Amino acid sequence: MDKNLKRMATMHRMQVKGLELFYQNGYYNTSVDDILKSLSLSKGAFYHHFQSKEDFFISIVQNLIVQKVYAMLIEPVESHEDPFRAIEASFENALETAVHNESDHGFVLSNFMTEFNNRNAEITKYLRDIYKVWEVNLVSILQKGKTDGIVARHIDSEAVANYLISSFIGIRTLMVEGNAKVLRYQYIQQLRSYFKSLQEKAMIS
Amino acid sequence: MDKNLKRMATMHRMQVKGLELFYQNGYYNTSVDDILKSLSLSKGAFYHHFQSKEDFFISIVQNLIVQKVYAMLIEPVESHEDPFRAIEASFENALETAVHNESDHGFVLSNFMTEFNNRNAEITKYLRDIYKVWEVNLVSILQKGKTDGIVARHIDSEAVANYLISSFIGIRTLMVEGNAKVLRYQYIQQLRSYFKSLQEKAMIS
DNA sequence: CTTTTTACCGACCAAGTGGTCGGTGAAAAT
DNA sequence: ATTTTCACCGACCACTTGGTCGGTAAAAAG
Repeated sequence: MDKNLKRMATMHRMQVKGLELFYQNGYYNTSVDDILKSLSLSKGAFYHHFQSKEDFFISIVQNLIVQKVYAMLIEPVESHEDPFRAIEASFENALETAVHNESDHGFVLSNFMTEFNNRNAEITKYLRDIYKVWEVNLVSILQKGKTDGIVARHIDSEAVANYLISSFIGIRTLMVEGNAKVLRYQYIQQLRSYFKSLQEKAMIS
Repeated sequence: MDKNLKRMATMHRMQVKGLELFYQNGYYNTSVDDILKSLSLSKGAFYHHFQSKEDFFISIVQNLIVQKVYAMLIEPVESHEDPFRAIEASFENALETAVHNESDHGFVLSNFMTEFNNRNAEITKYLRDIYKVWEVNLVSILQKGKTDGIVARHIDSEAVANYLISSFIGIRTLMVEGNAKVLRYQYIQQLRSYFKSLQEKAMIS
């Protein structure tokens, strides 16, 4: 069974490096050879493990990106009491990695979504599915917030979820042009202001 | 002078088609030949008018994108009285074109920014400059709103401007995966809610 | 010990890529 | 009427792309 272990290890190395380079340079602008060269592996190794570049990318989405999105954007939000604080904390945390120029995976998602839109329907489908999970998770925690009397009952949870995701993707895009630290600070500040408009007002009626 | 006219006409045709294809397929994923084929022009024509693919793209940015951003996102906002309504109207309008699957140019900007980030510093610079104009314009209309007693004095106009741009870019990215009409409606709804939290409260003190 | 399996190698291929360059013909300048 | 200019042509070039395929060596199975 030693062979199977080696197989897995090599595949994993390829996937990790692949994600790194795809994220940095884009999918279409990163060649299979680029990845192979930086790992000192050969074409033969690549096509022995993966059917095609596309198949390879899909395996990255399903093995790496899904996991990270869950770990950073889904699970931390579920556990919390106050939905506003929970969301704020997870966004702040995700943007912290952005400041250090790492690839937070909410942004990875939006990057690839943009790149594959109108170009590769199958990959787009996989990416959309992950998004959907994020969105559904936000909706359900907002709904819970309503029953707990924290979130105003009249708000449209789906609309809020989409607005939150939008602003996150957007600020992340802006951050690539530099100034990430300031943008993150300003963003969280405005996020709080927005949340205020969604709060159940304990005083009224 | 007939010749000069012809020159301009051909260059313009190339630029318009170039923007269309670059927007659809991405810059790196669109070949010069693709553009030429769909215009029934030759390589010779292209390199007679433009020094390189990069030079060509920069001419598109400066001739087409700048103009559209001004026309859609800058000028309409300046003329208005109430900054909130002004911004809302311009965003709503820009998103309307998105619903019809056309390329609103705020989004074009963010698309290209993402694609060229870390790949082409010069083009990134040109794109960033246009962004900056949009941002500065939003800031100045917000500041004016403060003196007019519409916008709350304590808000950080720059932070608000960036938050607005973020959410716009983000919703625009989400719209590509379909459902554009619903997303637009939800977005405007949440934008209003956010604006409420920025309003000067005439009642208090 | 022999055979089979399999992870990995690297030369090779067809189909592009951005870019060059010597032309051509019609309009403009002389 | 002649020359010059110039918009446009298309064969060509070096290079890169994703992908193939016959091979090798070492581990696993027999």
